Amino acid sequence: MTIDMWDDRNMQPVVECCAPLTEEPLDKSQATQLAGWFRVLGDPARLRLLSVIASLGEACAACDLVEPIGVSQPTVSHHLKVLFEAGLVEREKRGRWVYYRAVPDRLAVLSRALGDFTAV
Amino acid sequence: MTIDMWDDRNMQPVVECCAPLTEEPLDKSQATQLAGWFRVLGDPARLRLLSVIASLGEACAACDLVEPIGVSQPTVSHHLKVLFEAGLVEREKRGRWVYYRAVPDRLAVLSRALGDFTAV
DNA sequence: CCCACATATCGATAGTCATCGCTATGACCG
DNA sequence: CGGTCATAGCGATGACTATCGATATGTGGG
Repeated sequence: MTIDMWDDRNMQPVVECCAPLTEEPLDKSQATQLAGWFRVLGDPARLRLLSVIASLGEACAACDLVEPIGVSQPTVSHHLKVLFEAGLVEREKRGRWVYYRAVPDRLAVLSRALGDFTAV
Repeated sequence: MTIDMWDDRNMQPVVECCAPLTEEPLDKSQATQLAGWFRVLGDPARLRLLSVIASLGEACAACDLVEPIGVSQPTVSHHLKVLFEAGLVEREKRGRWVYYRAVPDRLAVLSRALGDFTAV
C-alpha cells in the first residue's frame, strides 16, 4: 500500500479532514489520509521522539533526542523525517543544529477524529 | 518488532496509560503500548470499519461491513480481529451474527494521549 | 583552508503486514 | 440430520518498514 499523501511540500491537508462521520462513514481518501497519520504514530520510537519534543517545547536532534531514545542517529533522523513529512513536527535550522517542534493543529485533528468515533 | 500487548484476554491496559508526559517523556513500555494501538488505527480499512461501527452504534460483520468497505469477507474478518484484540471494538455473538461495537474508553485514552502532545 | 561535528541519505537486511482463496466451524432452518 | 449461511482461521505472497553501518553534505571554529 503506497501512501502518496505528502508529496505536497507545503504539507497542506489533501482534504479538510474530517467531516463528523456521524453522517456517513469516512470515505476512502479521508480514511487513507487519517490512517497515514496514525501509522506514523504507530511506532514507539516516534511516539517517544514526539513526547520528548513536546515536553521540551523544542528539541535539537542530536543534542536532545539521540541519547534518550536509544537508537542510532540515522534511525532518529529517519523517524524525524517521517514525522516531518506527516506534518506532525516542524523543523528550523539554526546554525549547525535543527530544532523540532510539535504541530498542535495536526495532532488536534487526529485527537478530534478519535473523539468522533465515540461521540455517536 | 513483536507487540505482545494483548495476551491478556480481559484487555486490561498493561499500564495505566499514560502519565501526563509533561514530566518525563513516555517510557518504552508505554510507548510500545500506545504505538500498538495507533498502528492498529493506521490502516484505512480499519478506520472505515470503525467509523461504520461507530456511526451505526453496532454493526454485524457480513450484513453491515463487508459490502461498504469493499474488501473480501476474510479481510474484513482479519481487520475486525485486529481491532478486537487491540480492545478498540467489542463483539457479541447473537445467533448466526456477530455484532461489533466501539469501545469508547480505549479510544478516549488515545485521544487524550494526543492532547498531551500539544498541551505543553 | 581544513577539521570536527550535526544531520541527512544510501544500501542492505530482517522482520512485519495486508490481502487473498480456501477451508473449518458453528448456528439456524427445514 | 443435511443444507446453507455467517464468520473465523490458515497459508502463501507481495509489499512495506525499521534498523543499521557507511557515507555524503553542510556548517562553524581555529
